[in-house]
Amino acid sequence: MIWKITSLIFHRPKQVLSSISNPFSRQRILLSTFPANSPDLKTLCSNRQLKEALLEMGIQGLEVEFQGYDSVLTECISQTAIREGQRVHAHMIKTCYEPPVYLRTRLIVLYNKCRCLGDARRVLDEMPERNVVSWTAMISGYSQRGYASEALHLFVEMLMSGTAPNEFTFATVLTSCTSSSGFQLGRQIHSLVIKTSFESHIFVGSSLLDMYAKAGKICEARRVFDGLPERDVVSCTAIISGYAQLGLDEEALDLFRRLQREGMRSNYVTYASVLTALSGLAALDHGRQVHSHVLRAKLPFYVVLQNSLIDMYSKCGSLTYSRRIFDSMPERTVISWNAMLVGYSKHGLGREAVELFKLMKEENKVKPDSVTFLAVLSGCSHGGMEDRGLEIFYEMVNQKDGFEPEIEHYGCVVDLFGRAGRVEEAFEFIKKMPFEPTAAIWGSLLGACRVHQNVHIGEFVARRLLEIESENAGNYVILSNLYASAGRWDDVRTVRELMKEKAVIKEPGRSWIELDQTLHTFHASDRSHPRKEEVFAKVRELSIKIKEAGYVPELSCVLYDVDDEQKEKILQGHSEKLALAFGLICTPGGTPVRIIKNLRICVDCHNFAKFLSRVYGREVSLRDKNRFHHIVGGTCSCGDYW
DNA sequence: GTAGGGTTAG
Repeated sequence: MIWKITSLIFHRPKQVLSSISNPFSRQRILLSTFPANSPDLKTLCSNRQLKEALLEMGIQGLEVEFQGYDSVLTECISQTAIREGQRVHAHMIKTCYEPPVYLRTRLIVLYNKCRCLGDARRVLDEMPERNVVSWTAMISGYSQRGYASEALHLFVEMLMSGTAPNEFTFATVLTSCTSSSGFQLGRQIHSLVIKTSFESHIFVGSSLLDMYAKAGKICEARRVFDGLPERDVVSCTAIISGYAQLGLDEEALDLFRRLQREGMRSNYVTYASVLTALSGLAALDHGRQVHSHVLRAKLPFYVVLQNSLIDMYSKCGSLTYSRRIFDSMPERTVISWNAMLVGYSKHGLGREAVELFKLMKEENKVKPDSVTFLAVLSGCSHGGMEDRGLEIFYEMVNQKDGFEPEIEHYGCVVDLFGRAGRVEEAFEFIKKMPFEPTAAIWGSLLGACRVHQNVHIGEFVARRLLEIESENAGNYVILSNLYASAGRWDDVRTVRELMKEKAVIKEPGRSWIELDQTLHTFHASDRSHPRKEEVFAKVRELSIKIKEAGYVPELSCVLYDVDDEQKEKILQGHSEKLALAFGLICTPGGTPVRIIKNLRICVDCHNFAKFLSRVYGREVSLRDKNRFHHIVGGTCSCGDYW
């Protein structure tokens, strides 16, 4: 039978093919007679008569049909038209004997784009043969949707099948190596990259350096970056954001400026990354400069960029600007809301946070997530709205918003009780939690015990805390403060001894102030600043002056075994006092002073700033690790609880 | 036909 058709088509192609009106039936007959790429088919297509016959009918053989599928699928991909794509897929199965690899790959791309990863994978699994493009398309699908381990497994499978990865494969698979488990494989992939000489390929290199940066290996990342023979926006942005994401804000800013001088072009991603660094530094002048740059560049609206502007202004202390940007946005993501809520929370504006949260729920366009609740709850805590905070938490527990509280949310509740002086309730709450309390939760309760002078619970909590987190110097400081406030000096001494034995000071304290776009950084007892003598003299002067108004140095903040005079000297060398004094020296009277500290502010420095604001009539805005302290006329917006 | 960087919290 087959040879008869073959023979007929071969000898009388016009008659045979024109007698079949349906083009798909024509193709089916052709294909069932001659499987694609078979030598017979090639012979057939070299038949002049047949070619003419096909051309007359507007069909140039199989490729015409395939090209039809190809263009329809391309259209489906660009429009994310899944329904139409599925229809074409079904049609193709019915009519094509053996769709070529590139058509099946199009299907994989289409299904991935439409988030139908299972369908895409099925297409790949059913392929009689695969090439590097089809493998890479599927790996990319997994990577882009966050299925890192699936992406990595498939990559390994690809290697085992004997298919060699290309630059596309490396660039995509390395983005899945950012988890700690993936990083091990990432290093191995790096050696493959070197073997195939792709390390200096700009896409592969960017992906590689990003992997190292996200693993905290910034030096490795920088090495890859420096080895790139050419740079573009993406590779530059990757290294800048690498620094910024690790909190190396100054390095990020310096590199950004250097690359800019060297002619780097920036886009909205670059700006968003730089703004992250500027938020960390609270460098308002720089931030404003970037903002005006963005405005002048007349970029289209990018949610991500606006979100980082909201964050930058709020972390630089200008909440009004944050809100202005927030209000002007034509569309918002959950991050826009969160950034604004976090801003209110860090500034202690509980009422504003709760109002905004209400608005978010009324608008009902964006679903609150874990961060939203953290921001609202800690906003209530910092803003003195304990009851409202508890209400929101219990609404969460009752699943009113479709979101179950996680351990961090329980931590916020401990904070809420603690702040309200309900230390016993906080303690009971921890005991009944469905989670094992973390060091952060015990730490929060210990802080409450110090402020509300509950030595009884405080001792218990501290003992637990020193068991699970014996190396954290902060815990010893709080416990010692607690004992000191109860006048238990022997215990203060014991804690000090214990601390000497076990505690590690992880991060040295430092404070900084921005004056005319320059950041001035001070470390404790800093002797390196060019104007150190002047600064130290100013601290002594301020100290004498505010003592007249009632300031008493909080010597229990010093855990060194030295005499009181020495202790006072150590206190005077705290970095936030140096930065504050420098601010007073450099700015005219009445100007508000903005200080940033990398750790929590200490009790003595907090007191110092309060007295100073009253005696000198200076507004002090101090951002510490946890929140803003707006200190005016002797009182602080934190209500002395932080 | 397949590819790299980004925003909140911790």
